[in-house]
Amino acid sequence: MPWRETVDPYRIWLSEIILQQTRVAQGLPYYLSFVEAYPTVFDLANAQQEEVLKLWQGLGYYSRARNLHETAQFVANELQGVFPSSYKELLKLKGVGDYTASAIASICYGEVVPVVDGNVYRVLSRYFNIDTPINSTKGIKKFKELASTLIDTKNPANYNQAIMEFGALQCKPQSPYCIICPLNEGCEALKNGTVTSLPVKLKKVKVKNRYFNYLIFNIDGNKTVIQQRTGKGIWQNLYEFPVIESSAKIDIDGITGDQGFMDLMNGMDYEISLYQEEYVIHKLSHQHLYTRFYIVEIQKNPLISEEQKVIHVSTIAQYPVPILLGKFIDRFY
DNA sequence: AATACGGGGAG
DNA sequence: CTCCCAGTATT
Repeated sequence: MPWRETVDPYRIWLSEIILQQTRVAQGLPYYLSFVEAYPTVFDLANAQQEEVLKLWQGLGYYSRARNLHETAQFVANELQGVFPSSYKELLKLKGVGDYTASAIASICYGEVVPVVDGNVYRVLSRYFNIDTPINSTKGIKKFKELASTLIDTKNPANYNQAIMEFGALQCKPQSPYCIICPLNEGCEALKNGTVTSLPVKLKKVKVKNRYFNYLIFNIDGNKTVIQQRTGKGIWQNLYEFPVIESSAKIDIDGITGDQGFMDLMNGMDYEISLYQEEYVIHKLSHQHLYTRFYIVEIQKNPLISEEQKVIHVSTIAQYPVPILLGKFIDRFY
């Protein structure tokens, strides 16, 4: 991995943010494009947030990108481009939690602080046969303390990366091949037959259904309308087409009768058609989005609100959008 | 202590 | 389908 070839705090920080809740295979190309686009923390700090979000597009958990940018500006402008040099100080950076602060401090500065990520939880819960839920307050404290007693004080960087890689490759979630495991003699879970039931995690989230009806305006054949998502919720600061969210499935009548739609049309002539009968079901970890697209043909600009804008379709690719819309745009334009 | 926050890959 | 990923911030 390229981030194993450096101890530059900027690059280690960048890689760790990208890899939060993200598989190495998925994050690697993003890391490479970020390093190329922003070789230093100053380059990242000087970028527009929209450009950063565009590079982040498709990686998910977009607050990471917003915090990444904000922290880059903080380090560049307030700290003269020099990252904090201890676990305690790193922890104060936005987007840097216990895991990331430990990773940077150990890898870059040799500080003796253990990382406890999903891999470490799995390895430790199995080796010591601990069934305390890893996402409970007690579990988080217990595993961090246990990890502190195990870390190699002579080479914390190597130890931390080694135990994570051991968890990813050998002590993996499903079907770990315990028969060839170098640690099988001391593994308490193997001894007790609890390997497959560990680690224990508290209840999973319940999924909510939402219905998104996107309006794809076709103005003069070469323009459309987009808007930036603001406020709370998913996809903050990303762009999207005007959308009518409904509490259940609706069709053309539901769209044309919608107040927001009528405000937008402002009495002008239009032709509306359903792009595709079948709903595109976009699954997030905590929401299932049932989406449909309506094509709205008009000859002049609709009455757009403050946060909406009319753009030429040729420029649509420069806007950061959720992957759901990125796929639609690729098909449609 | 719970919940929100993405998208994808593996089985 | 389910699980979970080199987690963090907010409520």
